[in-house]
Amino acid sequence: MSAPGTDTGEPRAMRADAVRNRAKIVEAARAAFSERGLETQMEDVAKRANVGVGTVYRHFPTKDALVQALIVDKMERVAEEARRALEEESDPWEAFSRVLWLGAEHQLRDRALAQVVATQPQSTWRNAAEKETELGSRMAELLTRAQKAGAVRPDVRPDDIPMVMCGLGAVVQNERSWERYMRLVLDGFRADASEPLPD
Amino acid sequence: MSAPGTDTGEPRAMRADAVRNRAKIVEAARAAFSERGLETQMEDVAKRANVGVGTVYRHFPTKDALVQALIVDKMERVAEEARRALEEESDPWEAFSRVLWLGAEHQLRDRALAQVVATQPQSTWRNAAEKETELGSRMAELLTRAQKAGAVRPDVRPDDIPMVMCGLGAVVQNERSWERYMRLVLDGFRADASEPLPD
DNA sequence: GACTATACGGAATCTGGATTCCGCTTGTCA
DNA sequence: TGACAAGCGGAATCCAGATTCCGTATAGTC
Repeated sequence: MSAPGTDTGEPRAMRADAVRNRAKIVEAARAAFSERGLETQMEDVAKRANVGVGTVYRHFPTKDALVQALIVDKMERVAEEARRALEEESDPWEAFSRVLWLGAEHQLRDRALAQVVATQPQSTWRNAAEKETELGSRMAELLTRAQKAGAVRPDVRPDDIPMVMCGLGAVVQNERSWERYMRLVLDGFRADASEPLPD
Repeated sequence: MSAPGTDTGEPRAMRADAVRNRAKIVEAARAAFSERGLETQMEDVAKRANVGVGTVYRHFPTKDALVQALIVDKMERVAEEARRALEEESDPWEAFSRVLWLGAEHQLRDRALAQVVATQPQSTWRNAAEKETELGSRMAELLTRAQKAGAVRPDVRPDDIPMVMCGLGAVVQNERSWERYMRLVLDGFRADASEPLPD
C-alpha cells in the first residue's frame, strides 16, 4: 500500500501530516469496507478517520480508486500466503486446499472483498495474477502439484479457482454455512468424476 | 402472475386497457430485466412497453415490487419443473440433477434472477419454498430420493441447494464456464467424501 | 519568525434514478 | 350518447451519495 512520497520516489515527498492522514484513511477504510461492504460511504470513511471528506478525496480520487487499493492490498496478502504454501508445505493437497481456505476466510472477514470477487472476479483476479503479485501462477503451481500427486482430478483448470471463489463470494455474504460450500467444492475437485468437466 | 381484476376476484375488475397494459409491462419488464439485470430503469421498462412511467407505477408501486413479481413468477416455474421431475423421472439422480441444471439455465437467461439469487438467496428461496409453490419440499424430496438411491452423499442437506444456487448466481454472471461450476458442485454432491460436511 | 506550497474541512454542488403529481384520455355503464 | 371513474403520459420533484471548491490552517524552509 505504498503511496507517492511514502517511499523514496521522485515526486516531492508528502508532508508529514499528509502521510499520517493517509494511513488513518486507509485504516478507516479497511475497517469500514470490511464491515459494511461497498455500501460504505465516503463520509463514513472520513468520519472514522477523523478527517474531512475532502482529505479522503485528495488521497484517493474516487471511491472506486479507494476500494481498488484495498482490494489490491488484500490480494497481495493472499498471494503471499500462496507463496508461503508453495515453499513450506509438504503435502500438495494440504498446501492447495489451505490457500483456498485462507482465501475464503479473507472473504468472510471482508464484506467488500466478497462483493467485489463475486461481482468482478475476472478483473480482480487478473490484477492480482498479472502484476508483481504472482497469485495466478502460484495457484496454478499449487494446483498442478496437487494433480500430480493424484489428489485433484486432472480436468480441473487454473481458471476454475477464481470461478469457485467467485461463487464463494456470494455464498459468504448470505449463507451461514459457507464452510459446507467450501467442503463441497473441494470434494468436487477431488472426486474421481463420472465424466470429465465440460469445455 | 395474476393481477387484481384479471381473475374473478372481488375488487371491481380492471378496465380492459389496464389489463392490456399490465400485460405489456410485465412482458417488457421480463425482457428488460432478463437482459440488463437489476440496473434496468423503470423508464426502460416503460419505453419497451410503449407506456408512460406513471402507468408502470400504477401497476407496481415500486421497482422492487416489480422485480419481486418477476422473481416469484420464475420460481413458480422452477417449482413446476420440480413437480414434474418428481413424478415423471425414474432415476433419482437424473431427476435431482436435472432440476438443478434447469435452475441454472434460468439464471443464465435471466440476469436479474441471477443477481437476486446471488444477493438474497434466503428470502428468494423462502418465498418460493413456503407459499403455494412447494419448491422447498419438492427439492428436499428429490434430494432424499437421490440419497436413498445412494447417488448423493448422505450428509448433503436441503439447505445446501439454495446455497449452491446462490454461488451459481455469481458465477453465471461473470464466468464463461458456469457449466464447469455446476459439474464440480454436482460431483461434490456425489463424492464419497473423506470427511462428512461440517455443521 | 515569516513565507509559501501543501493540506485540510466540510458546506455546496451535481447526478442518476426512483417516485410523485396532475391535467388530459378513454373505457364503461345507464 | 353523456357522465364520470379509472387510467394514462411524462414533466417535475425528491433523494441519496459522490465529488468539487475554496477559505483556512500548518509543515517545511530560510
